[in-house]
Amino acid sequence: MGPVKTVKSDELALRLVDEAGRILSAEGPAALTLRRLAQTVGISTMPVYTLFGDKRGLLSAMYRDGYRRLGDALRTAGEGVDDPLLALLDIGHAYRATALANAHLYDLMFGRPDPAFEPGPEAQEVADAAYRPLVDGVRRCVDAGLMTGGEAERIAFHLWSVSHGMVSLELAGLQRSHPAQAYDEAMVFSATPFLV
Amino acid sequence: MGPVKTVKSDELALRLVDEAGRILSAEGPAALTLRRLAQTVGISTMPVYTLFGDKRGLLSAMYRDGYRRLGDALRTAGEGVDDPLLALLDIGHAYRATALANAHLYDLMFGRPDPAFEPGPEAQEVADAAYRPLVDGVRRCVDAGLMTGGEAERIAFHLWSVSHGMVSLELAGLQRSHPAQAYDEAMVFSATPFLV
DNA sequence: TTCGGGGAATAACACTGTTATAGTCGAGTG
DNA sequence: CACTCGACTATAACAGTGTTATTCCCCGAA
Repeated sequence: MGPVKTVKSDELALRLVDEAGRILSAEGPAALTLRRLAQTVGISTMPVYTLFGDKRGLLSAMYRDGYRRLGDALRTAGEGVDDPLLALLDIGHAYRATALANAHLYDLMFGRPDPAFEPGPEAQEVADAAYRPLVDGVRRCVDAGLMTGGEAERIAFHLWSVSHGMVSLELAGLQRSHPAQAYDEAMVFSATPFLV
Repeated sequence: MGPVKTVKSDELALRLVDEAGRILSAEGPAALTLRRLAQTVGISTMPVYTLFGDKRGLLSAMYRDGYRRLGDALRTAGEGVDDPLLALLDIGHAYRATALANAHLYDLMFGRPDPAFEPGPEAQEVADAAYRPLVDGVRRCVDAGLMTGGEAERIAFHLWSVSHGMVSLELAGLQRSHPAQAYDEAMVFSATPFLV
């Protein structure tokens, strides 16, 4: 295969992943049909198979793209803030914001929609890369002498777990009132054991 | 409609929900087909529609049943332990155990598999009833003077969120090592800000 | 016994993912 | 420049899904 064609193909693949994410976030997983997707993009259903091999392949690409976007959001949120603790708070807010912005993609990333959709070690890599900014933010706090009580990775994973739990419960509709305020409180509570 | 028929129908409904949960946990959501379910139970697909009206109705019944089972597990775990803090730990362990025991049902309860599958206020009620034992356990600790720093409901929701986050990340395959130990640590960390 | 009605079985419909078949367009060669 | 070859595409067919219309049967009441 020539290089020009692959460029074209990559372009089409990007457009497909993008439009699929739009459909998924707008109308839910039931509306994400290969025929529907192909029609809105203006092609047939076959290119999806030549590009991704399968619908699972498309979902896997969306999965990776979602983690990539999440990582970008966390990274840009962490940059530009001098106070390491405030940067950590901004990262937490960015996490919730991006999760709420496209809830169905979040479901795809953290749920297992299909038994054949195994995350695999590659998925673990993209997830690690996505929450790397959080680890860096925690490490900044540790290096600045603001946090202690464990390795940065462990603390970061705990913070991630709390944020994810709050957002997940909120998305599931199991949050009685003032979700934003409850999220802020949870962030403070989860960081408390590690503050000096 | 006569009472006898409703009893029979209720029996069949229970069997359907039970077998559907078994199929879901064993082979995933893709295997949960109405024809498959009807065949294994030994009936046609029609009774499913007369009993639940829809596949969404069946999923909704499974949803409620899952929360009911979760609530039972938490309640039985909380009873029989004198030390309120140890009871809280047992509740947390029971939460993780039941979640891991039937992961796909957990997905159904905390994810939104279908856009038309709105949890609604009724779902919020069953969820509240399910984690009521946790609230009671926290209240016991507060009343015993072992915890403080907020209302029992707020503290319980925070603990729930942490447990749910840890279990959810573990189920998503995003846990590097020793998930049980990490879960225990997270429980301690999440309770630390409230211990006297 | 007869009749009526509610639920169940069968089969049809529209739709899905997937695949086999056929067609079409462009690039490389004589 | 004509031609052939090959990859990629669209069309259509296949198996299977949720759902529904039709038919049928069986059980209870008059």
